[in-house]
Amino acid sequence: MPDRSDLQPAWKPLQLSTELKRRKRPDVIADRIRELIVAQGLEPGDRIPQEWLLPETHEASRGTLREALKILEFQGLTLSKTGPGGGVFVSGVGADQAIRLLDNLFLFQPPSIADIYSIRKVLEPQLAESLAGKLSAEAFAKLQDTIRLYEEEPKTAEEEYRQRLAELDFHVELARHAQNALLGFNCIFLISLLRDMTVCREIYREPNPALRETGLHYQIILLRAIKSGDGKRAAQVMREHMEAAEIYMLERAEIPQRNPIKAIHRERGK
Amino acid sequence: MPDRSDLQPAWKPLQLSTELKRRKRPDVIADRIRELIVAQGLEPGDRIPQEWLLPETHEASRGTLREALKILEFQGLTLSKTGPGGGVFVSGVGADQAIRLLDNLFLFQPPSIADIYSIRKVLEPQLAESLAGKLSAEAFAKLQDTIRLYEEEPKTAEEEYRQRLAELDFHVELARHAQNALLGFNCIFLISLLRDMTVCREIYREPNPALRETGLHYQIILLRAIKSGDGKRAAQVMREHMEAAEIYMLERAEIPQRNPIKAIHRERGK
DNA sequence: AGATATTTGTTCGTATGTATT
DNA sequence: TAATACATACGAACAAATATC
Repeated sequence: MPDRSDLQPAWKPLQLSTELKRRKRPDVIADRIRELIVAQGLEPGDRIPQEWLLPETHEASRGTLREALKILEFQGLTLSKTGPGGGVFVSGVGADQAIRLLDNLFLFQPPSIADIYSIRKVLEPQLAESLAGKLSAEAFAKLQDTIRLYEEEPKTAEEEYRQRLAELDFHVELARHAQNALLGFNCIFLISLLRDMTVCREIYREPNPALRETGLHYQIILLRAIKSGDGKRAAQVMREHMEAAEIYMLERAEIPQRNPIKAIHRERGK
Repeated sequence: MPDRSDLQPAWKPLQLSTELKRRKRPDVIADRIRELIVAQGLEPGDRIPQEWLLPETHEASRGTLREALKILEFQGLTLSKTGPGGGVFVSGVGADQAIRLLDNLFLFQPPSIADIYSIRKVLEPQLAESLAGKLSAEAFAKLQDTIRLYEEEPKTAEEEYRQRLAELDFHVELARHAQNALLGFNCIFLISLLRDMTVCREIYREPNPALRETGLHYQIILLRAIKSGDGKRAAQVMREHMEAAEIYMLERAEIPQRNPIKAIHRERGK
């Protein structure tokens, strides 16, 4: 063991304003850096100046500073790149990333299917309406591709399940193109809740050709309405689609429901 | 139909996720512990068995284990108490806490006032309707108390501002009592966005006796409708309230808007 | 009331790993 | 391959909180 008797006192408790005295140092540093980012108008992709990240700037050790950076990265505000020319960069926060932060929110008091659909019923039509006449050709192509995944009758329960997920993906894809990012985020969040509920997982495994058929039907005329720029009609179609889906889900959910959310081991990397 | 193919993606679909193949040890440990919590059916308030938290259980050092715990705590899933009989406890995640996790989401592409109100206009009435006849006496008392904060005409700009915040608190208080926790969360989230937008902060500072008056008016008849159990009327009143507020905010927001979100230095502690 | 034991929290320095140029 | 710059993990020491005697 090295002799540490000549070492200076581990860290001098630097003066913090009384109000902030109780706050942990990494948190304080993280906030300082975030403040700098906003104040200096840095935007996603910009590199954070090294001076801001120097240990001596904050009178803390490398480890403590690293903690601070970890907080920012966890919040999705920064990302670090290694190697020469690397460093810490400001990063936009993706919807998917943000939703993962909410994984635990409803872990112990999960919303019911009715809860989710009561909101979807009003938001999805609004989304559809707002998209009318605004989708690019590429967006349409992507949506068509998604639909194609469940055009054919499923053979196995697994396939049934995958098709249902693809149906949800259709709605996610729509939401991605929302001008109103807040609306898009909300829709995606609701869908991700549905996806993770085991009740739904079970329901999705059951075959139901009729629903698939009508779902497909709705989505095709929905796309047509959006393409033609008929917002009111798009909203109406989506509303009917949601109502039909809700009725179906509620009927099936009569089956006993167990521990409802499985947001646990979602794959982190790509 | 205009060609919108060059339209900016409303937000980054998923910003170049740097492929994190190798999962970090604290993350792995955090996931293991979370899995244990769910698998063993632990609920908020339960203490996490020490064995799960021992360094040797996970073959890691104390520091690494601490990192794992920090992740869980940051996500709001656990909280720790020091001292004998202390330890790490499972904790429910509060709405406020969850919203803080989303602080950075719209930092660089903030939603507009119109974006927020287009959603509030449909969700708040639904909330009001769902509360009809369901509020306890205590809840009413608390709401009345909040209203009292802006009954009197404000004298200064500061007071004006505080009153506006209290008006928002009124809606938060309503949302807190939602049966549909998801709906409540959504409403609170929207309000917190409003609260943090500097555009709004500026607008809120401007005196507007007429709006205050009508807002007060709406909220009083809203409470009456809720108390009497008249859901339809409550929804209608809320809808009108939202529409009036939106018109006012949009008018005022014509003023140039700058760096819009100030979610930076929010107080962390109680 | 006060000392003590228990349990978690904070920070440090260092050694080693990993990705990029 | 070498150099660069960040990442990960460890172990040690000390601080803070709190129940119990």
